[in-house]
Order: sequence, then structure tokens, then C-alpha cells
Amino acid sequence: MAPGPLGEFEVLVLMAVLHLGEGAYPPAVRSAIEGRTGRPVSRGAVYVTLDRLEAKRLLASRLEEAEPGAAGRQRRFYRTSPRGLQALRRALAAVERMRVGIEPLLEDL
Amino acid sequence: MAPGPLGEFEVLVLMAVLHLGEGAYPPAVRSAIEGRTGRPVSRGAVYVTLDRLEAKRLLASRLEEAEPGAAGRQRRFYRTSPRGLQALRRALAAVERMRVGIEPLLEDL
DNA sequence: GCCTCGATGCTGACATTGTTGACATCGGCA
DNA sequence: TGCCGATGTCAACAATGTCAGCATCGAGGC
Repeated sequence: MAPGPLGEFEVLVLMAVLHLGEGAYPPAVRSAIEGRTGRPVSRGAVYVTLDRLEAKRLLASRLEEAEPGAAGRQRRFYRTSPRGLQALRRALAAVERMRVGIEPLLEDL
Repeated sequence: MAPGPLGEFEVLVLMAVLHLGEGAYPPAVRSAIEGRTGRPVSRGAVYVTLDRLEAKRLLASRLEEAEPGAAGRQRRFYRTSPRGLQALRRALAAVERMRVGIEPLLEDL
């Protein structure tokens, strides 16, 4: 089963999960993306994308009980699966290969 | 009018047009992407995406008359508009910023 | 207890993008 | 003329992106 190409936002979500490590739950994923890219992200978009990524086995999730000291609610945490990491690498590599030879045209303002 | 985020394939097409310069017509765009990324691309996908990109003013096209020596048919050539270049830079910059800090996890096999 | 509040989770609906397959058209050439 | 390869176009559907709204939970005041 060839993992279909990843969408733009899926790539961002996968990378955010990698950044967050053990702390990758939806609101944190959201701020990770907003904080780094500056682009606004709606809460719903994150949940939906996380779901779809998990359905494709690119992410796995565990339900974690509330910790005494922290905000008490049960939360769902995500981690990237080996397949997810591989799919991400592929997507990034494609862009990287396309970039070779046109870097001068892409330099920031 | 905020230029909505670019999709994955749109990014690839935009970069292919940059690579091709004056010779950017659909079949060439197709081989440019296939040749560099290894991923198969259907002919239709290229035409549709080129159309949509032009509708968003990210590309501009001109119709060019047949040249005597070449395959005789009229062809449509594309070039990236300033807006297209800007949108592409933005999309790539977002991924680049997200990449910072997780490079070790993304190294090729 | 009971209520409100902020944070979190989820779903349905719709917009945009990705992809395919079939069909049309044009020139060249036997 | 008729065929053929290259090119262009389109309709339809699949996948992804986005948002608004509602449900739920725990905290804390009362």
C-alpha cells in the first residue's frame, strides 16, 4: 500500500508532533504551528487532521489520565509512527530535490 | 485577498515552472516533476493544476505559435507571476521554519 | 451541592485541491 | 485519405483543508 502523498497541512502537523515529543496533544500542536509559521490555525482543523493521519497509521495516539497537579482533564497524545516518519521524509525530500537549481529565485526578500 | 495556502502538488508545479524558464509547457512540467521526484504524475493533473494556478494569478500563460522545425502544434507556455513567486516562498518558508530543531529526525536513511 | 468558566474534544458541512480517465484536436506522414 | 503520436480539455470523483458549533470535563466560587 503506497502511502498517498501528504497534504501541506498534514506535513506541518507531522512536524509539530515531532517537535513536541511526549507533549504532543492537539492544542499544543496548534500553537507549535502558529508560533513557528505565523499562520493562523483553527482548532478543528488540527483535530480532523490528527484523526486522518492516525487513520492512515502515520500517527498513533494514547489516552492519558489527568495528572494531579496539571489541568485535570484526560488528554489524547500523539506520536509519529515509523511509517509517518518515512512519509514525512519522502514529502520533504521531493520538495528538496525540486529546489535544487532554483535557490537563487527563492531567496527571501 | 489573502492567497490561500498552496497545496503540495501546486508547490511542485510552481517549482517546475521556475526550472523550465521559457520552456514551461505542460508536458515539460510533467517530466520535470517526475524526473526530479520520481513520483508518477498523470497528464491531466498537470493541466488542471496549471489552470487553477493561473486562475489564482500565480501563473500567467501565453499561446505560442508553432515553430517550423519543431513539432508543429501551437503550445501554451507558463511563467510564474510575482504573486506566484511570493506564495511559493511563503509555503517553503513555513516548512523550513518547522524543520528547524528536528533535522536529526529527518535525515535520510 | 450547583453554577459558571476556560480548556479540551468532536462532528457535520462545505471549500479547495488532487487525480483519473475519457475524449477532442492538431500536424505529420504513409 | 486515414492513421498516429503529441497536445489540450473536461467531467467526475477522491482526498485534504477549513470552519462553526456543540458536547464534555475539571476547577473553583458560592
